[in-house]
Amino acid sequence: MSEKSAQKKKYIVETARKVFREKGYKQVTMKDIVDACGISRGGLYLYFQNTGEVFEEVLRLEQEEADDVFEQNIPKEATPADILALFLKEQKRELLSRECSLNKATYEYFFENQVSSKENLLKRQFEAAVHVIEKLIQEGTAEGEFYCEDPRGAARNIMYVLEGLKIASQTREIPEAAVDREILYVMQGLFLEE
Amino acid sequence: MSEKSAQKKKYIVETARKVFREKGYKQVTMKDIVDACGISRGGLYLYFQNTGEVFEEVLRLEQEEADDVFEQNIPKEATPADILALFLKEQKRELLSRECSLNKATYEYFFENQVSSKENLLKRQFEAAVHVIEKLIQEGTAEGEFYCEDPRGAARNIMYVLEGLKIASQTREIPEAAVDREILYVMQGLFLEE
Amino acid sequence: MSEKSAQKKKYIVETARKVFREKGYKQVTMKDIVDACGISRGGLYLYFQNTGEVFEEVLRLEQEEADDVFEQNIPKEATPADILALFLKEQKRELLSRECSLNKATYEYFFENQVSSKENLLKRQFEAAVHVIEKLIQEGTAEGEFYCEDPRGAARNIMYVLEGLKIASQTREIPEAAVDREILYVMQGLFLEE
Amino acid sequence: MSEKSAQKKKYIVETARKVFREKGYKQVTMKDIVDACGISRGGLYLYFQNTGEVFEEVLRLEQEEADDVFEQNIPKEATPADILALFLKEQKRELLSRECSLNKATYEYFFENQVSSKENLLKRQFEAAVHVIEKLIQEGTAEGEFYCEDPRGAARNIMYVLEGLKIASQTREIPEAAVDREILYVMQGLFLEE
DNA sequence: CATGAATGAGAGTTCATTCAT
DNA sequence: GATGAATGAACTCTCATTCAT
Repeated sequence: MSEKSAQKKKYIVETARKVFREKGYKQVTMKDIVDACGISRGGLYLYFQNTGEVFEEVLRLEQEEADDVFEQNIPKEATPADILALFLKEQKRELLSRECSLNKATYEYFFENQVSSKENLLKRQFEAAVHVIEKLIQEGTAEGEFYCEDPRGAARNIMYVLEGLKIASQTREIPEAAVDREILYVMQGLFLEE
Repeated sequence: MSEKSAQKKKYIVETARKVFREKGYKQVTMKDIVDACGISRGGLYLYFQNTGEVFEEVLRLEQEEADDVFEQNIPKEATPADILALFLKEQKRELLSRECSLNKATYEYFFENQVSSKENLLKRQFEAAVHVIEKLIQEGTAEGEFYCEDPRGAARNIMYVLEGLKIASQTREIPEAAVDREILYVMQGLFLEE
Repeated sequence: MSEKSAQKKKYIVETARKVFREKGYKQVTMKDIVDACGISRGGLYLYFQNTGEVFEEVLRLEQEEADDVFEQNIPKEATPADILALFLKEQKRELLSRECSLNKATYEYFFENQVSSKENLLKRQFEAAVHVIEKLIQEGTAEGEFYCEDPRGAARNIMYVLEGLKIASQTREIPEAAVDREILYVMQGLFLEE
Repeated sequence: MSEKSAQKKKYIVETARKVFREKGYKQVTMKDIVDACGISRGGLYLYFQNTGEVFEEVLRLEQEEADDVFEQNIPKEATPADILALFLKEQKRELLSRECSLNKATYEYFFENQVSSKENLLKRQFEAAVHVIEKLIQEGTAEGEFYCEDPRGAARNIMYVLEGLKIASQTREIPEAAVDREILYVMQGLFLEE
């Protein structure tokens, strides 16, 4: 029953996601997942050999959903600056939602699993985001909304700042104002740079 | 003999440091430290109750040494830009030395130990660094070496980029060139801003 | 399979009982029970979290059996004096069987676990016995077999003497004759009191 | 320095006594005693090889003091009944002072150390007390204060009741009134028995 | 005599993983 | 497929006991 199997697998992944959000990655045991899912120990092993495999699936799911959500929220008449602002706002929301984001778990997972360059999800996501932002800056510059001589450099700078904010928010208390300040700073760099 | 005790404690901390560098924080057990030190199980418990206590001591040691090293390396006739470059170079070295830096262990430790704002070492270090960089930028601007309208904002931006680079280098392979590129980007922002 | 589980739990309890009889309560470790049962360390923890939980179950089992045994042994045509004598004889047997009674373990358990008044098994057992003896004395007095002005006081006196004998037999060698003598003494108090 | 040695030994015993009162016997470790005494680990081992040896000394000390105290408190003109009442009152005080009596520790000690009949302190104390009470009852009977046909039996009965009360008070909550009731009951047996 | 650092055996506990049903 | 009892390795932590100083 491949159909039923796939559904059960999906159910496990979705349930496990909640667990990873709450407890991070390393902390989570097979038992935690089993308990959360209300299935049998052996049942879980039928689909996944260890927490790592579960988490990889969670990551995949997470990414799919994230892509969907972002694209749906872009208004049609949005300018590049609007879209960038929207993106940064979304990132801010995400990085401040400490307890219910997968950030910590994700970092923990990649600490332990030094995934080789090509397949590294984190890297791919980062580069995809850089690419999108670069395009936005280019468009914005073309339209006169932004001024920027090195769109790629600026895009990368923005992404590293976001990454810095993300890890900061996971390892120490960081006020919302601090995040706003940093976002404002990088956005201003795109306007003022007169 | 408090003298001998202190020496042994220091020996444990220094040996444990190597272990934490290699394996991170969560991975390390009391047994790992015991084995690395070549002492008895009970012997370790004489000095530390758990890996957390050992690691806190390691962090303290690390910080002391870091402060010493940096200050010693500043040439007398260095300009603010020289010093900032030196600082960034040191940071680059540190963040690229994956296997033998404490970064991963430190992040793992603070994932688990949500230290309250005031005493959070990471936060204190971050803010201290921001302060130093801000001063350098102010001096550099006064001396005409830099041009910067928001020294504090620039300093923070630099530090968040560094933090982003740090976590990036721990969770995915990051080429030296990428680090250089980011450092160059932020430095240029201080010069060109014409 | 809850059926199988229940059987295994019972097996553990019955095996552990022997261990507690031999070694008392505090002395017994989880490993002792594991070894005696021939099961795995983890296997025991599946059913009980600590020796205390095992012992509580042992006590429960013990009590059930004790109740059964006593009731079955009362002949139909027995007079109150007969029944009381039977009860005392049973108590005597119990308190003299040092090595194979749970007395020591029970005392040790209640030394450590100051169970609140209401749920205290020892107290409940004591009071139940007092009640039974009181009834017997009342019946015996009504039938002219005994003479007693304070049946409840006499019942309590008997039970405290038994308790004293019990602890005495556990902490020092006590000859059978001494027990007989005490039992005789309290029985005579019920007859002679002319 | 035999003089100094003896003093230190005594100091240890007196300090350890407090520890045993609080924690019982089995619970107490050499470390507990060392800490309470403020001496070195090795220092304790110079005088005692294990907690058992310390406790034996504590018992000896306890007994000496008990004898002294009791004899000093007997008024000159006291009748046998007065003295017996005094003795029972003292026993009552002792057995109700749960937390600060050595009873629990003593029972625990004799659970573990099955001392052979002759040297068993508990037995000797019990028999000494029986003897004293017997004498009192005899005197009291001779003087017409008591009526008792079997002074030895009565004395033993009293002592076993006391023993029963003692263990009861250690293993379950026992109200003062219950003790009074039992004491009254045995005393009345000596008077009324008309 | 006295100290207290050091040892190592052993108790408690958890968890990934297997396997008969 | 699915179950969950069972296993045993591994980890944490404590304590009696020793021994160099």
